[in-house]
Amino acid sequence: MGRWEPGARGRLLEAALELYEERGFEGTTTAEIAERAGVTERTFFRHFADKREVLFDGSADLEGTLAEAVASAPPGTAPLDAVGDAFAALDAFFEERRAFSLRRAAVVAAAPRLQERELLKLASMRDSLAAALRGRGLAEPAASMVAEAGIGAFRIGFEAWVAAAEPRPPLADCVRQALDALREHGLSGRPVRIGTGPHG
Amino acid sequence: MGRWEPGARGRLLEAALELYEERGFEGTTTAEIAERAGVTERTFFRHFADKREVLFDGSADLEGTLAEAVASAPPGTAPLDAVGDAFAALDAFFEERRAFSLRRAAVVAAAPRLQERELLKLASMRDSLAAALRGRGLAEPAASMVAEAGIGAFRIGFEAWVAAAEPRPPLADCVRQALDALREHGLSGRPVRIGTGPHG
DNA sequence: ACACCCGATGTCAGCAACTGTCATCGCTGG
DNA sequence: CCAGCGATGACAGTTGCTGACATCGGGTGT
Repeated sequence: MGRWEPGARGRLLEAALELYEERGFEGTTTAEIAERAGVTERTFFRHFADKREVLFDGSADLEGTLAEAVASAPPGTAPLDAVGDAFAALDAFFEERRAFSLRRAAVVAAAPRLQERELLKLASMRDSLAAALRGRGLAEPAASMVAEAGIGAFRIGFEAWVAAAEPRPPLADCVRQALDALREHGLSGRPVRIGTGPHG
Repeated sequence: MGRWEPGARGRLLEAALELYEERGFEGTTTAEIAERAGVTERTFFRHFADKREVLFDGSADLEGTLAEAVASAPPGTAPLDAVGDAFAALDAFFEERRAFSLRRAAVVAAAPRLQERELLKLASMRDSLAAALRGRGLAEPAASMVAEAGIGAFRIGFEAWVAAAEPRPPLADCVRQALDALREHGLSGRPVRIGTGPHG
């Protein structure tokens, strides 16, 4: 690839983000993105599966990092604690891309179709989180259920992080606050039933 | 509207469901759906916002029913219990549409784009559930967090319900099993911290 | 130096999901 | 009988996205 001109992929990403900010996601066409990046529309689709995918590049990394962090928690750690601690491992991820993450969050918040794609990303994270928990010996449906709660806390915590004024607290703290809220308010009430119990 | 011929909307819905079953969601075009229903493609889009929306007709009802059930729980009920009990109110909903619900679930399970739309429906239910919990006096982020857990349990429970052999247990039982799993496995570990606590 | 290969890109044709616009049809109330 | 109105038909146009094939430029082996 010769000398280092930014590379089509990077230029496409920056062009798309700028245009989504300027005209909104629905207001920009893939042709415009390609033009600003100095390539053809066809090349856009060679690098990104669709118009939304531009903003979901690092999500596989994010997912992998989370799963590894859960898998490597000290044995014996309670599931929800393992999940809560794992989010500390994601601080670095968002700290490195702080500026991008915030621009991206604003664009996604303004476009329903991007929010929908974000839900898919969260569902994917939830699935690999559940798999990591099963790897720790947690059975179903507990693994899936703890994963749901964990990803839910991540979503709520991330929103709080984005909305927070500078200096922003660590993302992991925002997430932990959501998890603590569940512990404080969610669980009181009826005693836990062991086993399935009779239905009807 | 004259005498009772099934009505374009109903014919479109049945035509779409049949075709999605026969050829898969991606394998059928809106033109084919319209043709089978005996109307033009344009009419399809007058009744449904897009190709996926056909299968998400009753979701507003579902959401409303859930929110009402939570709102009308006896005062003093623990949040997660109020949510668990509310799902009993949805039994009637799925019992009335049992056949449709199962056909629909199979089609959705086979089509990624429909699963994505399903996530949007769940997110919408989650938001109105959180609103109902705030209406009961629960503060943020607890309301959102309990709503996440509740909808997560609904998703897991619904999948179990669909996968179950006849005679199917009540849906509410499947959901409750997921909630109980969270209570049993999720919460042990560190004591609950009150307030944000120091970070670092 | 030369032929070769290969990955990235350009070019072009085409399908399918939608959308805007206007004409039409059938019923319903006055 | 007509005026109005809601539902539909007809049709053209935009946009996202795909397949197929040509091209280009740089690195490789001989």
